[in-house]
Amino acid sequence: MRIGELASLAGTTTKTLRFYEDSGLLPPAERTASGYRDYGDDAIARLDFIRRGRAAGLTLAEIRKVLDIRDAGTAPCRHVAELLDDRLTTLDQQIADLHALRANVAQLRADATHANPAECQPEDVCRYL
Amino acid sequence: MRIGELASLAGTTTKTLRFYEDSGLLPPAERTASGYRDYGDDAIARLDFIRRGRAAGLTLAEIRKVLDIRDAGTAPCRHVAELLDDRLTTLDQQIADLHALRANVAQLRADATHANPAECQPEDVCRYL
DNA sequence: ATGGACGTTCCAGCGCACTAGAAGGTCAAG
DNA sequence: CTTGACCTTCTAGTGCGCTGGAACGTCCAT
Repeated sequence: MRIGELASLAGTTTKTLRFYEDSGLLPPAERTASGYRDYGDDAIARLDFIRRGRAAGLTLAEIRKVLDIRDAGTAPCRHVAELLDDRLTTLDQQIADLHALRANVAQLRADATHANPAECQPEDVCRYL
Repeated sequence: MRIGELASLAGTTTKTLRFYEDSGLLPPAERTASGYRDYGDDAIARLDFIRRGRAAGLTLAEIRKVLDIRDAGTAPCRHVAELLDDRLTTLDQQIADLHALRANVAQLRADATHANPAECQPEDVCRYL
């Protein structure tokens, strides 16, 4: 399949696919005789993997690390486990940070609710943010 | 007070203060005879406001909107409440996404522990993200 | 009068994840 | 044979929130 078809199947753009290839997230695609990129069905799964990673807030660099290990083809379980342990630690920290942030924002929001809008003066803005 | 003093009081840098002025977050400062910026105490409160907004995940553009409304002499209570509501929604989604990701990674980690090394395929990584 | 800490402007760049546009090649349908 | 959709490479720009550096001015103590 050519780049445009893959892009629409994966819900992205041809620009992004070439960018991913340049960034090492996608392996250099096979080429047709005329130089067009020619993808197999596995590309869709790989892009889904990238999309889910992005949706969960991973950077392209992080996603690439995981893919590189998989692509190495010789990745022993132990190395994968180490990577995943690191990932879990980071994830737990991120989750804790987000929870703390949510609590702060919720408190701010509650303060804004309790202020009487009729009495709200421009200067008051500092009270609840 | 001069820019360096304000910066250290507000816990930021002179670079950032000039950047904020250029960005319209701080009004152009008064100047001394020699051209130095000269700030009043109100600048500290304004920078605290910006800092709290940033800590809540608001962009400088969003914070600027609030400040513009306040500077125009209108109370931005309602606008701030809306901003915070949007922020809470985004935050909840991010937290849910991260929790789901964590569960997936933890499952993969458990599988990596229990898997027979001979059966540990690199491709397995993509099942869990 | 000199040194050093502070201030000024302006221009440039970073890291991230794309995104835009120019200039050209390929291919199937009409 | 031409049109138009699609593809190629390349360079460069976007938006965010700063950050760095050059080149120069000001102020105060010694």
